[in-house]
Amino acid sequence: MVLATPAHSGLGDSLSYWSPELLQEGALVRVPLGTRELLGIVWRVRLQPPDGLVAGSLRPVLEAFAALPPLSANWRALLEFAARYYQRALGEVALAALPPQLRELDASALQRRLKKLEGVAFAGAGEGEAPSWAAPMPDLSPEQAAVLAALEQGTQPVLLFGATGSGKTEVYLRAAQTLLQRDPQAQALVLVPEINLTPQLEARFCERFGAHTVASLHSGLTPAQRLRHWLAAHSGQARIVLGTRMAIFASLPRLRLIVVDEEHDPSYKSQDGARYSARDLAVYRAQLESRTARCQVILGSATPALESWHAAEQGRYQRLHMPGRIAGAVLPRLRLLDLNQQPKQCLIAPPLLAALAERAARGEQSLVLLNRRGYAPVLACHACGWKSDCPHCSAHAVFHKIDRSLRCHHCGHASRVPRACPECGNLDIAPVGRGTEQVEEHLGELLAEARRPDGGPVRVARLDADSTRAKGSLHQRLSQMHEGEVDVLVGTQMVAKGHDFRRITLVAGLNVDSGLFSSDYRAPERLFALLLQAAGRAGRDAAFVAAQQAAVELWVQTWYPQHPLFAALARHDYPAFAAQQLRERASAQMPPFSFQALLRAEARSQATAQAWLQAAHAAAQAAGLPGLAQLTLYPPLPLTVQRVAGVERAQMLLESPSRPALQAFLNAWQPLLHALRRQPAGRGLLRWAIDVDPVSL
DNA sequence: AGCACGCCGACT
DNA sequence: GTCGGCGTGCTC
Repeated sequence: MVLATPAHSGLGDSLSYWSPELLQEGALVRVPLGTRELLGIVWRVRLQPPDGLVAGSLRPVLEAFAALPPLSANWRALLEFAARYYQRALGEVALAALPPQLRELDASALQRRLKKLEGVAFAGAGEGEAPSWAAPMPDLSPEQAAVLAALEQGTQPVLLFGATGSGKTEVYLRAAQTLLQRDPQAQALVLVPEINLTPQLEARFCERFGAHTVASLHSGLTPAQRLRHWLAAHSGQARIVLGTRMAIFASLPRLRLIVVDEEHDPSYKSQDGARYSARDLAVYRAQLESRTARCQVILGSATPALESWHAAEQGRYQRLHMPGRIAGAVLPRLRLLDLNQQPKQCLIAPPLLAALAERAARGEQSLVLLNRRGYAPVLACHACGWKSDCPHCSAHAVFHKIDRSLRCHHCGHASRVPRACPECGNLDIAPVGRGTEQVEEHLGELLAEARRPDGGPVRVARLDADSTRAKGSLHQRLSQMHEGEVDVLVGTQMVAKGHDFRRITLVAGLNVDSGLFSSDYRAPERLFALLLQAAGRAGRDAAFVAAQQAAVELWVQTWYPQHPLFAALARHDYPAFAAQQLRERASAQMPPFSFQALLRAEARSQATAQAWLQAAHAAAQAAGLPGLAQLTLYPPLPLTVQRVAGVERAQMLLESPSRPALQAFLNAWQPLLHALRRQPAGRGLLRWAIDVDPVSL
């Protein structure tokens, strides 16, 4: 029996119970544990109690959820793999994969839910209309048709390398459609990186397949919805399941297709609890399912993760290419703005400003990208050097002018902006640096003289986590954009993702240089992906562009216009960029040419955290753990933001050219780490965790 | 992790 | 005399 017992509880991965009747493996049950009653999953049925336990001493299973079909062997194998690979307790991972409400219901309450569910549509506000295979479908481009034909043949994971606007979504829809028509019970799973992207995808799938066929799984659902959609997937009623990374663990008894859209997106890597990669698990899951029946996995991106690209180069993935945008839509031309040639301290260089005004005057829209929320990243006193630091974190509190607050983006701590410098009383405290609020404000002022075609003033709006906090406000912003009520949209990377604007002809990236020289070796990859994805928002409507005779452009402000990243970006040449990055990674023996894991520690003091990591290292060496010979353990280091909410954080990087060696080592290390916590070295340690295949160091 | 038991300080 | 602080220990 597998229960939600944390690894450090001193209990093994599974506990044994006694049942008078024969249970099915994968069945859900309620069992006693101590004084509590917990939801459990029957993992193995035995006729004899395991070693060390006596039949008479076992506590009984309280009840079985007989109305629910058991979780499949493939599902259980997936969770076993995920728990082992990401170094977490099986019970924790498996139970976290179930809808939380299931834990609160008893068998009869669940049965009532199941009754209610029959014949109900789950996605959106669908009417439960008949399957609409006959719904009008767009014609396929030759590229799309070729990809779909290739998909029929392949047995490997497919990397669908398609330019933004090349019509990848239509490929997913057709692939799902072919599958669903051929096999009346088959199910497809479609993953998207962000919850914001689910509604529009859901709309497209519902339109094609009918709402009663489509279920979604993400953290934005209410507990009741989440249970309903999960049950729909588990029972096979839902043929298509859409969701964020958590949906990779959905129970899908007839899973035959998995799509991971924007597969390069770091959101697929979980950053809390079990730090799994939904993309990597998708590949594993498809392989697992294929043991019983063909299950295809498609990873789609215009800028694949270097790991995926490398796998395709090696022939482990089949690469399918869709280079062209559909219906003649054009790719934007790169315009580099050399900040060395521009007035000092300018937020938006004059030529860019002029270009924005020009577009607005012609009734075209622009997108301005700046990856910093708030008005300014920090307030500073010019007299004494005081800075608006967060009292609980080793980070600046960000100045938000709208409500005159200082807010820490790490711990959420907020305070009023002081009237004068708290250190020296000087009244001259000023914002340093710039955020989206400031860009929005300045653009409003700078474009005050500019006019739209109807003679009205140019309208600037902002789209970031702050402006979309209220429910429905994101949707509102997006529809304002669609209606043409906004001429210039300023925002964080949120604006770059997926939204299908029709009238954008200019995209500008303001503050991109940090991505060129970051200590994080993945920064260039992320920057390239972000800029290309943002550029993809422009020129999507060929007819509009032609009618306007518009020049579709991506402007980038930089101090380093000679940087090779821009040369590849100018040609929209991801393969060249990837090749160059992979050469660097290979020569430095970095992923994907090596495999990494992090041991993270949190404590009240940095010294305690680091001492524990050091002790963990020493314990591994003393025990002579397997794989150690093929491993490099780097010295403990504080995290970039070393203190968050009063907690000091440190980490130790592990690297190996061999994934099996790294895995063998981690598996042997984990019990040592649990034990170490009880010892003097573990005193004062708040938490620790292993992050396998970390995406940010 | 929960949730008990358990043994010492300020309240009715 | 009780309520409740969180230290230690157990859960098939």
